[in-house]
Amino acid sequence: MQNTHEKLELFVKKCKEIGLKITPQRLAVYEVLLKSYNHPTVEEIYEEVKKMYPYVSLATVYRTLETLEKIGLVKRVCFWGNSARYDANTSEHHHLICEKCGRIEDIDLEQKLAIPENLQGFKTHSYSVNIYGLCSECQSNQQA
Amino acid sequence: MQNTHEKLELFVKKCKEIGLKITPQRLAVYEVLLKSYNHPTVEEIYEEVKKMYPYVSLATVYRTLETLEKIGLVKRVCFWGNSARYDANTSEHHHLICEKCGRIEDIDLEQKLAIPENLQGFKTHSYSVNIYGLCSECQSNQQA
DNA sequence: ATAGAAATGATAAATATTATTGAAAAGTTT
DNA sequence: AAACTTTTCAATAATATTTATCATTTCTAT
Repeated sequence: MQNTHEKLELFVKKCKEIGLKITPQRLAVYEVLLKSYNHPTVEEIYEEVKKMYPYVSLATVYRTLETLEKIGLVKRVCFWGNSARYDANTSEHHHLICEKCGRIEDIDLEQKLAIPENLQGFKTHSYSVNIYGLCSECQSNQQA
Repeated sequence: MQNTHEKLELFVKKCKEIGLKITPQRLAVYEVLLKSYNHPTVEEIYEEVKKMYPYVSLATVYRTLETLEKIGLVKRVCFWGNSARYDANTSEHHHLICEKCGRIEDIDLEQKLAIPENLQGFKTHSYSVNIYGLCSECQSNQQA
């Protein structure tokens, strides 16, 4: 697992390779995502970025996230609710989802699935596991 | 695997149990979903229902799907794009997703994951696997 | 058949996302 | 450093998706 600093360097490197400019807004969006471990929505990322750049536009956040996804630095995830969420953890990992409150946590699974290269005509190349359940907070609330 | 008729009977039974009215619209929405194997969006379901009930309202379709999900007859799935999709297959199964065109197919996996009852404080109770790849059509198109 | 509860349809409102456009910033060449 | 080109930005408008409201209709149990 790389630290934030290394990830930011990788970001700079990738941008230069592809010919994208390294703007403060792009850095800010990526940094917010690196520091968050709860798969924020675009709106949440926007609110966070605004603390540093009050004049940033929501549309810029959308565009930046799209760009970051295109160059493979973030992933768009979509589990429930009506808004897209983003994740800066692009390494192989899975998700733990609370069915009550929607909290999403990353999880590493020891077990691996052996997925055939071909399935129903599909050429496969990756998989992800979503585990559903109740987070500790929601468990306590339910008892009350 | 139950057939459509059995599933509809189950629907009627469940509604009566819970005290939900069995309206033609509800039956139609559920039937459309039972007959479709492509995880349609709300809009697509709406268009299909309209063929039988031209005056049905989109809001009714939304509401009905919410109700059907609440009583456990359909599942809302969300993989890509900005709109929710629904699935009437509530038995344990997984999904095969084409990263190019977005096609989603159900798949049964022989392999099972042994998910611990407790993970990072979560009380787990189910999981689903998404396998990403390229469907046969998109493979052919790519070669051309 | 009727009363009461619940569901529907039409529409408005809210939320989420994308496209457009002109201006500003950064990069290049000289 | 100035002129020119290219890229990005913010603001707005436009579109798409979902939910709420409310008068009217339909369903169900009696």
